[in-house]
This record gives sequence, C-alpha cells and structure tokens, in this order.
Amino acid sequence: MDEAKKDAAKERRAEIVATATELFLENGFSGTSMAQLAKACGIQKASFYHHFASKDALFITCVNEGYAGAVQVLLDIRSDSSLSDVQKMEAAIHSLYESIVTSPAGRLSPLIAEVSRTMPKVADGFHKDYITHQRAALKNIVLDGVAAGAFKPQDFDIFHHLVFGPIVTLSLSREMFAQVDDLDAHFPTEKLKQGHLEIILRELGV
Amino acid sequence: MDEAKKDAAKERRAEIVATATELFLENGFSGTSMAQLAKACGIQKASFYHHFASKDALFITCVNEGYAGAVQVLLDIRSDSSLSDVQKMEAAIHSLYESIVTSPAGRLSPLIAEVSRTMPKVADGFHKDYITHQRAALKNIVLDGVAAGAFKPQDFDIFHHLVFGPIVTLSLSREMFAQVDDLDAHFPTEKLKQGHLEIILRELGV
DNA sequence: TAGGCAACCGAACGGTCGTTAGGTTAGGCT
DNA sequence: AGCCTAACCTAACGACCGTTCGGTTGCCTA
Repeated sequence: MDEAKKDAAKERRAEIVATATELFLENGFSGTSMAQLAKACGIQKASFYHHFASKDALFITCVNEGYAGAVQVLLDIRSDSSLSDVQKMEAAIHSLYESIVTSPAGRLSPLIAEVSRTMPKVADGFHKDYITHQRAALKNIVLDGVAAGAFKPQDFDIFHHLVFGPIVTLSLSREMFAQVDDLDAHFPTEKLKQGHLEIILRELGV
Repeated sequence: MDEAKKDAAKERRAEIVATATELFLENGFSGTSMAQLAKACGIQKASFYHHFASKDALFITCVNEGYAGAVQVLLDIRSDSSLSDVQKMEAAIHSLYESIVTSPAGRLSPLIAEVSRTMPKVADGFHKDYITHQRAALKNIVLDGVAAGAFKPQDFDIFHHLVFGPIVTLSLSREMFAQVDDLDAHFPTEKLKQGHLEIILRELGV
C-alpha cells in the first residue's frame, strides 16, 4: 500500500472518529445507535466493522483520541520561559477551562461516567492517561513557583480539589442543562473563570 | 379503600422506588433493564406497570424523591439559633458533602447527565427543584453572616462555583472510578472536605 | 491484464428491549 | 354469598439493537 492511500485511510478513520465523538457527546453512548452513526458518517452500518471491531472499540477510540494531547498544552506552558510563574498559572487555568469546558476532551467526562460500570477499562484509562498527567503537569507549575518563592507551598490533593472541582462541575452543568435554559446566564464561563482564578492566586499567596 | 391498605400500597411503592434507585445508581438508566428491576424487586416485569406508567416515569419518580427534602437540612441549619455564623457555614459544608457525595440525591447527577438529552424535563426539574433551592439556602446563610459582620460580602455566582464545584466533582469522580482503584487514596473525602472548608472560610474573611 | 485486497454494500440474524393483552388471586364491601 | 378491584401473573408482541454473512466495487501491484 502506498503512502497516499495510507493517509487517505487514516483520514477516513479520523473523520469517523470525529463524527462519532460528536454524536456520542450529543446523545450519550447507549443513546447513539450504529444506525445513527452510519447515517451521520454516510456509510452503511456494516462498513464500520472494517474500521472498528465493535461499538465499544469505536467508543474507546473516540475517548482516547479525545483527550490525547490535551495534556501537552500544560507542559508547553510550563516550559515557556517568556512567562512569569504567575502568568504561567493564569495561562494554565485558562487552558484548563478551555480543554475541560469547551473542548471534547473534558466534555467526555459524563460519557465516561455513563459507561464506567460496564467498561471499567475506559474509566481506568481516562484516569491513568489523562487526569493523572494533567494533575502532575499543574503540580509542576506550582512547584516551580514555590521553588522560586512566588507561591506558598501547597497540599496538592486540596489544591487540585480547588482547581479542578469548579471547572469539571461547570462542564458537567453546561452539558446537563444545555437544552433547558439560558446557559450563559446560569453558568457564565468567563466570569466564573475570572473569579476562580483570583481565588486560586490568593491561595497561592500572590 | 381503608387506611391500612393505602399505607401498604404506599410502602410497596416506596420499596420499589428505593430498589430501583439503587439499581439505577449502580448501572445507569439504560444499563438497567426492566427485567433486572423486576428480579431485584421480586415481582414480574408486567407488574411494574400497575405502579408506574413507564420506565421513564419510574426513573423520574426515583430522581424526584431522591432529592426532595435534601434541601431541608440547609434550611434547618440556617434557623438553628444555637450556632454562630461560622458554625453554620461549617455545618452547611458538612451537610453538602454528606448530601452530594454520600447520599443518593447528589449521586444522581451523572444519571441525570446521562438522560438529560432524551428527557430534558428531568434535568430541568433537577435544576429548578434542587440546585436552585440549595444555592438559595446557602446564599441566605452567607447573607446572614454578612449582615452580622462575620463574613465579607460575596459575589454569589463565584462563591457557589467555589463551594459546589469541588463537591460535585468529588462525587462524580468517586462514581466514575468506584471500580477501578483505591478510591479513598485518590479521593479522600474527609481530608478534601477539611481543606475545602478552610479555603471557603478564608474567602469569607473569617 | 490478471490477481489481490481494502472498502463498502444490502440483507438478514439472534437477542434484548420496553410494553401490552389477558387471565388469576386475594381481600374488603354490600 | 356475590361482587369489585388492586395486585400480580404468564406469555407474547413489535421494534430495535449490535453484529455477521456473502457479494460487489475499484484501485494498486506484479
């Protein structure tokens, strides 16, 4: 098989994953049927099974590819020498709101909660491959600041609780109540982010 | 129909709701079949339809009865004249951890997230009948304290974000990862509660 | 140009789902 | 005693699910 064909196949696969992720986010896992997926992708149900062994496998691919790379942003922030410690923290919070509230990666949480009983490996992978690394990346940014005297030392269990808690809950709330009321009136992302950031900086002694 | 019989019927119904709630919490909505429910309740599938019009109706009953009354605790704390403002806040935080992380009411959140697209009325009711009142109850406790000079004035959107965010996320995390690792090592409820409470009190200027 | 192979298709499969039809039982009321 | 009704049963329904089978297409390679 030549390169062009390989690329086309990869692209087709990525296209399916993107469309499927969208549908899963919209209707949940069990709320999304292979028939719907097929229609949305413009192929027949049977054709899925040339790309993925099962519906479960397709879902797992969506989840894994959804959050893969979302950690990189934090790592990049940490190693950006043009930023001060406080600026790094600000950038980190912004990127977390972006990746958890806005992008598919974080919005997958309720989906994973849905299937966590029947597919514990998915929840396990999400924890191991995403949450752990995200927490570690944030922790290192704080540790740098502490070493430099910019931040007060922290208990990281509690610090993570303070940082991730409001963001994840905001994401969940916006997913849950997406169809029932004026979302931005009840859950104004920008305002909450700003207030949240100020609290975090106060806790860090800035 | 006499009273004794009426009570027995109510009790039977409550029994079904309790069993169903348990199963729903364990397996999710679509992960719980009428056959499973029937087996767990010790009756036949068909017999459900004498008590509830449909699986949806049964679920809605479970949800509504799950969080009904969970708000009362906060109202009671506010009107307890033996407590200082700070003690009320401490009691309120404890009760929120209890009702959201431990009791069925709060643990229903992921379930509601699961069905929020297909049954938007459930999510709507959850928001209107539970979240709104819970937020209002907490707000009033803070306002009392502000009026008495015990607390600094607050922006309540942000304050709620700070208070509920970590609690809901902890509940969600514990649900999601219930089967995959040592829960209390990764999500130590008591420790996180204590740290969280201290941050809240600092924000209130205590 | 012949062969191979990935991609895709229509059609059907077995199974499970929520729901319903219709009959039986038990207990209180007249 | 006869009747009514709530509660429950067995059995089956139609719909839909994820999955599989067997065949067709069309590009790539030799």
